Amino acid sequence: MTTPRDPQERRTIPLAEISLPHRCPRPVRMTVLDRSAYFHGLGEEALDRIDRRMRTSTWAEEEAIYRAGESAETLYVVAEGRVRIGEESAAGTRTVTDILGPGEMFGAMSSLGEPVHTRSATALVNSCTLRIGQDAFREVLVENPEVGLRVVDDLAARLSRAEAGSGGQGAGSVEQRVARSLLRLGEKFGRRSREGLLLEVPLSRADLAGLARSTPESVSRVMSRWKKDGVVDSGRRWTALKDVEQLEGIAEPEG
Amino acid sequence: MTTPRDPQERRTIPLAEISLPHRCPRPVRMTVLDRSAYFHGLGEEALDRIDRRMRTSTWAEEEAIYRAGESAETLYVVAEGRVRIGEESAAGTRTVTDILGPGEMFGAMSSLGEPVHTRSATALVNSCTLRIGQDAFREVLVENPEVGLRVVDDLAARLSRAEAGSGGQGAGSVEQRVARSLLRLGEKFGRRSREGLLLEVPLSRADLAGLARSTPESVSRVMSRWKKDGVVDSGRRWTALKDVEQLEGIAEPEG
DNA sequence: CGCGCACTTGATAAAAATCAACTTCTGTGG
DNA sequence: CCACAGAAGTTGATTTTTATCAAGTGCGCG
Repeated sequence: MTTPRDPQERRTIPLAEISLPHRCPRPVRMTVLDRSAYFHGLGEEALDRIDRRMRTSTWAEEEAIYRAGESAETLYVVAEGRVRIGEESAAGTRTVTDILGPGEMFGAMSSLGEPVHTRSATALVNSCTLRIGQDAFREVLVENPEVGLRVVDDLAARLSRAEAGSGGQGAGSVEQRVARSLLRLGEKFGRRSREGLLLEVPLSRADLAGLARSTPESVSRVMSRWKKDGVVDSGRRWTALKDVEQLEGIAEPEG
Repeated sequence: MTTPRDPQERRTIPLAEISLPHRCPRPVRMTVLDRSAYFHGLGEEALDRIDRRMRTSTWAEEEAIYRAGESAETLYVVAEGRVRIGEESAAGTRTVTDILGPGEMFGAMSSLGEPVHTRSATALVNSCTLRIGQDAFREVLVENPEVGLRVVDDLAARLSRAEAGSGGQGAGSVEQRVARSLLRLGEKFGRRSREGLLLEVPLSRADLAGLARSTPESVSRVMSRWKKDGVVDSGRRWTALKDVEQLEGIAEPEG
């Protein structure tokens, strides 16, 4: 029934986890900051002043970083690992807004603050984050005016994507939404390998369904069809994109 | 079939349009700026310096302010009228991101810029806008640092709403999405009247369908049911919310 | 090597889009 | 001022899509 398979093919979840207990050493933190959208290229001295304002935290797999409804006073940067942003409705159905990797920011993005988080943040794997309070963040904005402009640009770009295109989804068939979700993850976490673009994130059907605003069953059907056609390959919590171009064709309304 | 009606009842589109040709006089512009999220309460002198950097434009009903794909170099503020932000797909189906009124901002929100607009902006009625280029806007940010913080907060709040809640919709039944869209418009454009909360915006079924990510027919069915139950009343391009509480009950997943 | 969880698959039901015909409102021109 | 034409809205029948419910199956960790 499934596609014929090379018996030698690797079948494990392709994500190196960090082990706990763990502390992000300073060089790692600096690299992460320099990789982030807000603090890139500021120079060692400025980065050092920022780094000293931040605190590190480590999180175990599936541990909650914060939950929707809690007061939002802290801005986070992913240092290592993967963080899932989303909401769990009472009935266990979850919607996933995004999955973040090193250098990406989340939490209280504003300088003064939304009063509460509107979504939850959960570590998908053992992860490490940096955090900074809003007061300290405002100090950073004052010391580095260019950061303010970047924050504005970043937020404007995110807003634009959330309202329209692939991130904020909403439009199109389930097939299109799943394709867009996978392509987005591919850009972020894809690693070229013999099997295609391997997504370095332990992505369950439920998570993918949450991203695509669908159900695990519907996603499974779509994936099965694509496996048969050689567009993707996947197993238990891993996914590889074998034919990105075809996926792009599926994702676009007209293409 | 429809609800019994007082023959005397008003049946016209409840929106006073400005007449063209028209120029926003300076007092109107100042009031609008002071009402906007970014420039509120800056004081007369600062507002004056900002006002002098802005240019006014007037737009006829259904005139395009800009279209998706054009380069994005200008930030707009609605001075008078109503502006629809959305996309038209090739097949004429349109999705509507939002409908804006006086004081609300749109266009190139970033200081440096998205290269192109991702959506179109159209005047729903005869309207007047203020505009400012990105260079001039950056000057304003430098002169008024507090504006930068407000921009960040505004964008963060919008992003949060777009990703989750009512603005960015996506979740729930058509009925829920329509209810949320109407409630949102009610907050913005509602005016208490004998008929309930009258939406001061010429809202067609197609526009409402665009907001709720549905179709005119499905929206019409929902509205018919609600009319029968006395929840809303509506006619050709006008809508009144007669029972806001019940609408809120419909909008929420769990009441 | 076996146990359980994630995934798959099938059958059914519900929701909403689509297609199509018809009604009603509005403003425009005779 | 009335009639008429076109736009806007309503309603019905049908199809498509997708969620839901319910068993299986097999992958991969211990």
